[in-house]
Amino acid sequence: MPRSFLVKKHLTNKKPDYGVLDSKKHEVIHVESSSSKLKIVHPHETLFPAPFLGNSALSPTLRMNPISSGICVPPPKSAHPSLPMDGTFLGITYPLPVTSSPLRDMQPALPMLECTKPRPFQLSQRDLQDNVPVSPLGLSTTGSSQERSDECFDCQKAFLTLSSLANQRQIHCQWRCQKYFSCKYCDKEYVSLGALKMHIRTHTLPCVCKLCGKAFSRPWLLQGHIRTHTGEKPFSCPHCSRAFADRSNLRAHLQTHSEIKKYQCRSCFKTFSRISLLTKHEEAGCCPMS
DNA sequence: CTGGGGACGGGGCCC
DNA sequence: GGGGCCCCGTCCCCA
Repeated sequence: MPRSFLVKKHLTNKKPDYGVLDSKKHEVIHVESSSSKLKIVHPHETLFPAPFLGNSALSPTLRMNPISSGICVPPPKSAHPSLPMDGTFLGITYPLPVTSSPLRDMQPALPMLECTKPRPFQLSQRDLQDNVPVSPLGLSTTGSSQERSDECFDCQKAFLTLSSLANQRQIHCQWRCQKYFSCKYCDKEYVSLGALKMHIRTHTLPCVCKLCGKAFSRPWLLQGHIRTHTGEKPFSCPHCSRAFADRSNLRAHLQTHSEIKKYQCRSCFKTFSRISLLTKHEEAGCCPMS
């Protein structure tokens, strides 16, 4: 029975019950589906979408308004590339397959959800090749009967005219991308001052361990570090006698009690508790990429 | 080489 | 707005 420990609780008790772990599969789908609404965009990958009906079809205000631009989210430092949002991650088989959603399917035409930096207008390769008209505000004007041409991607509200739809999109853009805050220590930018302040702490490291002098960005990180000095291990495994100082480590340990691990090889179906183990397994040649 | 533990980082959410 | 907490993840080390 697959167990899902990496489940985000929604409006429930904040203290996870690690003893009740067998009925969470549906929540995994929920998390991944939810996360699919956000996409990390590498600055070099972003192209301001081609204006629909040609650039001249837009008002100068609409074309030049910096509000129509967004926030640049730098790529993660992870050694692993960012996970694709369709739930497929190379050879990984998730506990339950993630089905596509209309929102996810629309992502290629959701430039404003991706919140990119301001860029001059230019036609994307896709536009040039396929002649797919896409507005700078995320309006798809494709004429397929299956694809709505008058629906706002954000609120799914239908509009009779493209101009009214453009206005609606701009409202979302103003709300979402009105301003952003840049880190003075690096090139990261954030949509809120609070997020920026939180990030700056990773540079200033204001929490210093009195025992060894090691500095941390947040108090609870320091608390966790202090446990390495005191030996305190408040997170106990309900299945064995082991205890851990770090909740994440307990979570990883709980995987060892599961017969079916979180990550599965799509070739031999062997499961692994960690993605790194699956990666090593694949690199060893079990699942040659074809 | 594999599997697991220890330590830690960072973004997001909630109070 | 700030702090605490959660989730997710990485890196390193060791048996």
